[in-house]
Amino acid sequence: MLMQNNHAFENAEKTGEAINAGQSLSSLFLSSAAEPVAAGKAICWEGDQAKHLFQVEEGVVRLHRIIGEGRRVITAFHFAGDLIGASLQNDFIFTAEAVTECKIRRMSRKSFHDEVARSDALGPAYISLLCQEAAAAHEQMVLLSKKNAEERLCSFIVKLASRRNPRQGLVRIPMNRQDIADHLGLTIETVSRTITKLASRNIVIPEGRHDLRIVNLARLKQLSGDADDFSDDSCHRVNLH
Amino acid sequence: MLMQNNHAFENAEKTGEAINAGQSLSSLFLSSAAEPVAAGKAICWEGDQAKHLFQVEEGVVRLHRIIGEGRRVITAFHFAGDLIGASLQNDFIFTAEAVTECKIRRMSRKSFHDEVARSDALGPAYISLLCQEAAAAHEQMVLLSKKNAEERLCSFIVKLASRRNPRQGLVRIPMNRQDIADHLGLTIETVSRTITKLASRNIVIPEGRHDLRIVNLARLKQLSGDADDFSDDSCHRVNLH
DNA sequence: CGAAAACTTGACTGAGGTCAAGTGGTGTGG
DNA sequence: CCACACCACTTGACCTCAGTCAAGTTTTCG
Repeated sequence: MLMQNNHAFENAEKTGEAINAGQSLSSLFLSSAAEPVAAGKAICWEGDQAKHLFQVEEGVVRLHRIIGEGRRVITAFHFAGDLIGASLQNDFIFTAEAVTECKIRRMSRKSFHDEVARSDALGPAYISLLCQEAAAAHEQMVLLSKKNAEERLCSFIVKLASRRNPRQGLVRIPMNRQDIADHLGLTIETVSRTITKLASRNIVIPEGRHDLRIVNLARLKQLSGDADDFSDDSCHRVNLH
Repeated sequence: MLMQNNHAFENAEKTGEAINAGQSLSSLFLSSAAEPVAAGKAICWEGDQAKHLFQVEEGVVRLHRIIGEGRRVITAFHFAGDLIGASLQNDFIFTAEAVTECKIRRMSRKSFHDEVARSDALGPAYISLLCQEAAAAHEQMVLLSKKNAEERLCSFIVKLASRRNPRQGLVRIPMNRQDIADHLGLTIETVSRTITKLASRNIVIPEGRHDLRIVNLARLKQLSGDADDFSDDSCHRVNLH
């Protein structure tokens, strides 16, 4: 399927154009060294001047904001190939931290914009990337606004599963429960309970803390509440008409 | 303050650059006629091919998505001067409807992109607009993820108030309670009750359905939960119950 | 003026949050 | 290799904020 993704958590379906967009922008970062970042370490801080863009060469990164009293919102996760900071103007509006051990490349905002301005291909690629991010943000707003705990978890798992995963049916969950909770607007306990419930219905099987075996992907998609799909309950969309 | 805004619900603080960005893009639409749209009527539909961009010449527009069983999410409101559809690639991912009687200009996506490509100034303006939309989406995710009903309402009112409003202290609320509820991830009853509660504490005074007198803007900002504000409760948080 | 729509208010409910144990896997030092 | 401790996670009991349902009230409009 996809060898490289521009932005974490996009819809699985991408136009060939969009994929190329990410690849061509990523190539700008190849001239800089891949810096190792230990799990849990920050890559940039909310409020700092956004002098650089980053590219995730390897590993998983979380973007978050803290609003008083330790309320943390993880607005996105970024995976290998993704760019961080493309949609910024002046300052970082999020803190980026390594979820796992990472390799990160960086590039100054100025030279990034210079390169984009210089090339005919890069401008549209950049705009395409920003549009994809907007679509992802849109999707997340719907999730946070109207979905219940089960729908949120199922949406999340389906998205993870739609990334290229090594073994069929086994999805890697690189982040811990607290990260998932803060991304889905839930608590750690609710995440835990909901996974347990899905497991008891034999929809997924947890294999250790960081892997999930997907038993019934169709059901998972159905439960993710992205309606307009099979509105009549049972899943015989197959033999209609 | 601002004569024109590019995107609904941005932070009030904008760089001069950003304002110019919106203005220069807006000028592209001047060659097309301003079409009147009656309140409640749709301007474009989710799922349709996004062949046009729109500019709000006059009035207020809501963007929404419906996810099964009549769950509606209003992802944004757009006001005079704002562009609609800038962040789209192929299809509309929202339905746009007039909240009030509107005047709308349109422009084909193709000629919009041609014009942007042709001009040196328009490319950065376009990118700037997309970044502002990203920041707004970010903000909304935080609201939906971590704020309670009162904080949501206060955030909403503060944003409305930060737009240029004719009379000092009197904020126009063009949309109805259901629209507010669907934008803030609440129900109509909770919106109503929360406004009543703010009124009883003499923070705002409702003047009819569509106007609010702001009695205590500082308190309103404080209650909007965007922390990092005055964490030491200087503002007599103490002797209220 | 009457009817319908928009909004408010009240009583009750429930999904998910909070608080508090309990469990299990992992890493470290002996 | 085990013992211990620690941390991430799970589970249970209880609570609360906002949702639901049902009147009631006000505004709008034909």
